[in-house]
Amino acid sequence: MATPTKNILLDDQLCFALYTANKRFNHFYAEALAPFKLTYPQYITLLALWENSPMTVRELGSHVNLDSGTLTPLLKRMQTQGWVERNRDETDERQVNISLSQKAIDAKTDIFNHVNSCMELLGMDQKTYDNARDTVNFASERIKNADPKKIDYTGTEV
Amino acid sequence: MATPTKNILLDDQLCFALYTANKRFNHFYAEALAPFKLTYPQYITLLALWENSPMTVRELGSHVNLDSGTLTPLLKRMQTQGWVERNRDETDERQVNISLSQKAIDAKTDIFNHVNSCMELLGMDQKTYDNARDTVNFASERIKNADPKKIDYTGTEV
DNA sequence: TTCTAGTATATTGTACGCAATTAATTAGGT
DNA sequence: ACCTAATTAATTGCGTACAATATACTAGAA
Repeated sequence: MATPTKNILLDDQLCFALYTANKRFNHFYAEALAPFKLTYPQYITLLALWENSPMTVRELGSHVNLDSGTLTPLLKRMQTQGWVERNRDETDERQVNISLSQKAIDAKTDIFNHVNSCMELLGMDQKTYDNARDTVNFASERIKNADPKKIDYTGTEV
Repeated sequence: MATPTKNILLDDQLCFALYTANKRFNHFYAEALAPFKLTYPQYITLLALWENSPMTVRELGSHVNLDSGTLTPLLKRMQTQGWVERNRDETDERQVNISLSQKAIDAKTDIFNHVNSCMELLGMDQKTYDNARDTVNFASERIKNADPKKIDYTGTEV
């Protein structure tokens, strides 16, 4: 006899909690970054570059977990707005080096100060914040290592 | 004397943890839902409808946190693929009632069983899973209630 | 009833996100 | 040097997301 089907309720799902929280953070950062005309993916791109510049598109992508299909147009927009520079590597012309512009270097302190001020609105102390991040990262690792292709579907074809 | 600028490191950020975990879940569900040719937003739309059908676009949107700009084309695709039906309300023609098709009603058990099987790959016991979801939802509430527009930017204009 | 304010959905425009493909370049073996 | 495989970006196509606007319809006041 088959196992009874376990019900799935939207509001009980971890995926939906993450999906919703991520969208809310997007909205939060859209407002926090509005003075700088930066989107959230552009902001994390700058965070990565402030830690290490220049980087190739590939290296940058490995830090922010985005591929060239997303990064190429994103970086072109950031170049247009003066945040980054894009240059073909002279020794290996397959690669494109992405570097911070002077504007991005100069704006770093202002952006950090403003974002940090906005973060205080969350009203989460450091311990709560760190615990939340670590919990999410723990789940994130589990999700990354799970491969549903291993489960073969035995039901009716749709 | 001004407060020294607090550094912001990408991998320390809760937003980036959520952003990355959400993308990984998207990939996870893309594979888990592949036998049904459903995307993740389409899946949560079905979850909402399995709990309550029919609903107007507005009601549905309040459950999944999406507006008509996203839902209208998404629901049209789902209608094309036979998951839902869209009907103008007869008493109030501004509203469109979204209801489950027979295909969606019939597929529910197969989808639940398959998704539940995939979820076991995460290797998270119920307590760990519930704790992670509650932690994310706690942060999510804080993010929702924070309004960065309240913080006026005092730095240099970009 | 007629005008007006409000409501519900659809549309438009911009920006991701990613799978799949293409194009250019490089490196490695013969 | 020459051919092939591998590597790196860019491009294409599709599906979200969402702000802003447009359109259609309803309800309420005068």
